[in-house]
Amino acid sequence: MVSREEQRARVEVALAAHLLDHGLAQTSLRELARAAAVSDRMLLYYFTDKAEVLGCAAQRIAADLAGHIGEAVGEGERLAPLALLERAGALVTRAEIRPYMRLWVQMIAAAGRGEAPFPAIAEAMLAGFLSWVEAHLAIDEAADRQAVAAMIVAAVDGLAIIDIGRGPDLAARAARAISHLGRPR
Amino acid sequence: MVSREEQRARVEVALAAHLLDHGLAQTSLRELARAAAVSDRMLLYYFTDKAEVLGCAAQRIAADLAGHIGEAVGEGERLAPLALLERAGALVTRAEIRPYMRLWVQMIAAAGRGEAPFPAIAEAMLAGFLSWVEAHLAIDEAADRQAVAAMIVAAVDGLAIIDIGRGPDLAARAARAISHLGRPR
DNA sequence: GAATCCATGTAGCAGTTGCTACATTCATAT
DNA sequence: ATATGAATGTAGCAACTGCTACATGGATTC
Repeated sequence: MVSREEQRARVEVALAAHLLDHGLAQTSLRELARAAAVSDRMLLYYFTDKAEVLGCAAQRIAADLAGHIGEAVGEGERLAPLALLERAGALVTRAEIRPYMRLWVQMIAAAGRGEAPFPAIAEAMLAGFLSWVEAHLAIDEAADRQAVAAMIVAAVDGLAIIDIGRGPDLAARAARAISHLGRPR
Repeated sequence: MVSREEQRARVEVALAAHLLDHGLAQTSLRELARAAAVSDRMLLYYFTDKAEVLGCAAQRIAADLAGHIGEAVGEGERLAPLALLERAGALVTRAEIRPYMRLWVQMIAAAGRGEAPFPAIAEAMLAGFLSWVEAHLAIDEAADRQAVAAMIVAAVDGLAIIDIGRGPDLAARAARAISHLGRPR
């Protein structure tokens, strides 16, 4: 026998991997249980209900993603908007990050449909993205900084939409085209 | 009695309105039928299956959206990347367009999950967006133009994600911050 | 007026869903 | 050794899903 806490942790890891692989497509309790190699009965013993199952897995995923993103820009370093956007765009189109972004779009959509527990998760993750960008943005006026940060987050999130709809190649080329944005003509 | 074709058309209109209002959240046949004020039995008489129901409604929605977008930039007019992005951003954050963009994110996510009929619909809609932007982009080299167009589409689509996660205010402010992007410092 | 066919209603089936009641095993504490 | 409680298994319920079989209305055609 293994303690409930240990199992919870192991299951969370397995579910996080499964979600990154398959998205939110196959997320019935029975399918999640199979992915975690436990019975569906046990899933609801480790967690109180399906929302908590998904919530914990999503939280772990968010932490992993935050870890990856944290390495991207040196601490305390601040960049001009387009430079930061370029950096972020290059980051999220990397092969290791792409699955996170694909999943992120599905989570936001689920949040838009009011599907528990995603509204809360999406809000927290988006807040994390926004504050990370704000912290690396060389803009003095706070209101401007927030708005520009939101635009930068929007742009890199949009790359995930291109990725889903047209594949990683165009998304990567679009990310590299960020430097063209500023050029007149 | 009313002809099947007439009913189909009427139902499509009602369903389009329902989808714009409620997103892809309540889309069981019974709920769609109620929204269209017919019996679920009849829905499957007018259309062959659920995928066709949603497909036809989505197609109508796409056409409406294309109509709205068409008015945004004068025919033949071509703009620099940031200028076009600014125009597009202002457009998609307008109150009448916002529901379309919210729904669009949900459709792309459904496509990412392989949920029929959305992969095909999403691909077609995205292709439409991309070619519209390309057609108004003042860039000579075709490869560059395509990549920059993808980046612009990504940016405005991302605004819909901000809208879903944080509400229309921040999304609108982000859109207005596009002009800040180019400024150094 | 009989035949035919399109439009609509009723009822329900088989599969999947989240979740639960109940039984059982196993480890530890006394 | 026995009691207690935690961990796991079995079976199944009630709701909802997409879809269908079957019956009936009502108009049109001959």
